[in-house]
Amino acid sequence: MATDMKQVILDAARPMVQARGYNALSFRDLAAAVGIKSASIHYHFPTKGDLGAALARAYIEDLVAVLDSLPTAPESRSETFRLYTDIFRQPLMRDNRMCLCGILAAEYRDLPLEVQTEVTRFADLNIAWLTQMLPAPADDAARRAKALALFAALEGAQLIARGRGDIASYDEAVEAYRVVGLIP
Amino acid sequence: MATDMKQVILDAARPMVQARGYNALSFRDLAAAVGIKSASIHYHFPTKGDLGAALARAYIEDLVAVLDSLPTAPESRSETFRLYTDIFRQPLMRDNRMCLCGILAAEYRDLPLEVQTEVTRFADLNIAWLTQMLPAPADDAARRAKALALFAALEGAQLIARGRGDIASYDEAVEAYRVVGLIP
DNA sequence: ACCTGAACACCGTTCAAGT
DNA sequence: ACCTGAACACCGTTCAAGT
Repeated sequence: MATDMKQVILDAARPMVQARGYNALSFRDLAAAVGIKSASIHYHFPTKGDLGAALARAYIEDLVAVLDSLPTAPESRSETFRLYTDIFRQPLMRDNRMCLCGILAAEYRDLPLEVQTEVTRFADLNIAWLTQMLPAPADDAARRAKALALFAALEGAQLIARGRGDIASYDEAVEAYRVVGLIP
Repeated sequence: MATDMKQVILDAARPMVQARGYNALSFRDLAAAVGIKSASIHYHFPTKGDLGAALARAYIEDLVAVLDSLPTAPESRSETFRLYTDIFRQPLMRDNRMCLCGILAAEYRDLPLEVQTEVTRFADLNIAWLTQMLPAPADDAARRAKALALFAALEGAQLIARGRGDIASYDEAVEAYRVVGLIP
């Protein structure tokens, strides 16, 4: 069972980026955390951009797995959305971290192109899933707008709650979105 | 009319941080932009934290001025909120930048304490203003929750729209918030 | 009062050298 | 195949030295 160093590096780097961002991630700190030298990180990920893109790709894969596991029946819609809003609640509980792609979105203009691509893909995935899960009534454009609005609102609620170091703020915001009907 | 170098530095630094964040701000780049050496920046702002806090404080002062200039009569509420949502639209139009305190919120855990304080103050100010401007019906707690939810939603809409390099996404999200009644 | 060059310990990156 | 030390140009910061 040869432990894959590539995977070990990714596993160590993810929480670091979720806590402090891509810019603040240090190859030397990361190397120390996994017990090798910083130059060795470059053997597995030639540039910081390669590492960032790999992190985002793995994060997206995990998201897809979670979304695929959610119930799709219209009867369980409110339960499905409760589980969905929990996705953005979890990093806050894990030492006040953020969604990986949420914090990367803030650093967007500073990211290498290959990382930007993945960040956009993460948003697209969420919006596509939400568009398909939102109740039927409205026309397609309005449903997509609502999906975008809800995804943005949840990322924003996480961002603000984190700044306040207070998960209750996230819950309050989510409840308010439910009350007005932004969340079914 | 002795131009105040302190002010010149702040004016040059603000758009840089709004574009790329606090971590990405370089004293050497900033110094070059204002025509002095990086060591001289430290004469005006001893540490990067001092500069960051001063930036946030000036930004907050500007916000207060704008909020004070908005109409308060209940009859002009929808116009007032149109002007308010425009505040978060403007940086997107200025070369796809972000709200200073929005991007700082993402970097929150990496910020010096004195900068964190100002970021929180910015959010508190917005939430307090929104709480007072939102229609009366609900009880105080629900109104405050809705204020927090709306502020978070707008910061989130800005974050996501910026990642997509598409102001129309911001407008779409804001319109969706209006349709569901999150914005009066 | 304001600015500077030089030094410090950091950063990502490169590369020749080791096993 | 994987790791390393040393070097490179960057970073914020300090400080003695200039005007």
